[in-house]
Amino acid sequence: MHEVLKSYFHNLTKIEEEKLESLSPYFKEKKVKKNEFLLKEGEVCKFNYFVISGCLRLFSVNNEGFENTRYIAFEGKFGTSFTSLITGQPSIEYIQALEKSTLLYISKEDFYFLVENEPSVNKIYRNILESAYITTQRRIYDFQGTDSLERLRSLIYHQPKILSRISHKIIASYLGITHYTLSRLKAQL
Amino acid sequence: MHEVLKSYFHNLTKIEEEKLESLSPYFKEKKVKKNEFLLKEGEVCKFNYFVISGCLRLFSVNNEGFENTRYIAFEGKFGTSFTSLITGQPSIEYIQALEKSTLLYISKEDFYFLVENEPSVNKIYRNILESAYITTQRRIYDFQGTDSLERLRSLIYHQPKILSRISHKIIASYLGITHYTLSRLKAQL
DNA sequence: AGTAATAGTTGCTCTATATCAACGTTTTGA
DNA sequence: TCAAAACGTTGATATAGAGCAACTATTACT
Repeated sequence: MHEVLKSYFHNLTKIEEEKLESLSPYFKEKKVKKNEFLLKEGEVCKFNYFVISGCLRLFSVNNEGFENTRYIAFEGKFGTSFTSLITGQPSIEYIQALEKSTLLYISKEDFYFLVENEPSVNKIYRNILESAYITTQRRIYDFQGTDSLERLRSLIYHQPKILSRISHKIIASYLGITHYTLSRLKAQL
Repeated sequence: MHEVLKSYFHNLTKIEEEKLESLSPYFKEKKVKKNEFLLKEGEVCKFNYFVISGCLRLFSVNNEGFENTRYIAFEGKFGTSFTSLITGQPSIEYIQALEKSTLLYISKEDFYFLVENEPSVNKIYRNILESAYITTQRRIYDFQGTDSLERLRSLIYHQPKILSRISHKIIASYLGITHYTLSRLKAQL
């Protein structure tokens, strides 16, 4: 099993090397180019991706053709459209590599089979969902209660990596503001 | 076991009556008055609540003293500050009954013991987290990409109950707008 | 390496929503 | 049951951020 995924497991659950190796065949490797899409709006999501290197972005396009970024998965994180994966409905969001990336992917069927039958994977899925819960709770309060400058500060505090790696256009779409406004806010930091 | 909780289990997982009855002692009943608090900011959350009748609201107060409502749990739903429950950190949010309510509550320790050791409770927790994921994904896209009127329409579409039961002040705090604006938007519906 | 495309900046103007004030309506609790 | 408090409405005004245009800087493609 790939080292990055191995240490992900070890950080979250007690698991023996043998067991880990038995899970390995479920994950296949895929290399993608910068800007390549892994899922488009309207398609049903069939895979869960784990980022070995590079990063994935989850975003949707609203009625006015405006992109909204919901989540960015850096190396060592799972990233997929869980809403489509869980419900089996067509996705309202896109998955796109923002950099040349190396990924592992596991099919939806295999993943949920392991969630049901492998305590370690159950634990990991639980952790993914719990982490998402905590992050999005803060994100909702940020949208409700604070202005753009505070949201930008909060982003820099919680994910310092984002600003240096991701284009301002995409950061703006994550914060829910235009890139014009982001450009002006940076001057006030 | 209380009928409302029983049917909650039956809807989400296969479970025998005997097993259900063995889980029953973990849940205790509590009656609360309208506006009563079950958790305040700064306290560590120690219980998971299930609403038999009435409803609970989860909200926080920002720097300017403004209330922001994140979630409202009606009858037949679990509601608690999972962020505090999971992390063990003091809560940034309050839990308050919006109506005279009857609740079941289970301690954090018992709940996570059952999550680990009772497949049916594991399944239920997974469903709670997955549902929260799906709801908050939509909520984030709503905040990023759509104006207040559309957010109000989206709320009415997805939770028609809310408008008739909950004060406009609180609905405004859920939508991230002032009650003045909500009052004006209603005229445009 | 050189040119086209994309990303970022900044001034000007516009708009949605906040804020404040004043007032009518409903709810609540002694 | 009735007064006080909380809730809801509406006009006038203020403001954060959007939208547009024109420009510069950076990136990427053959």
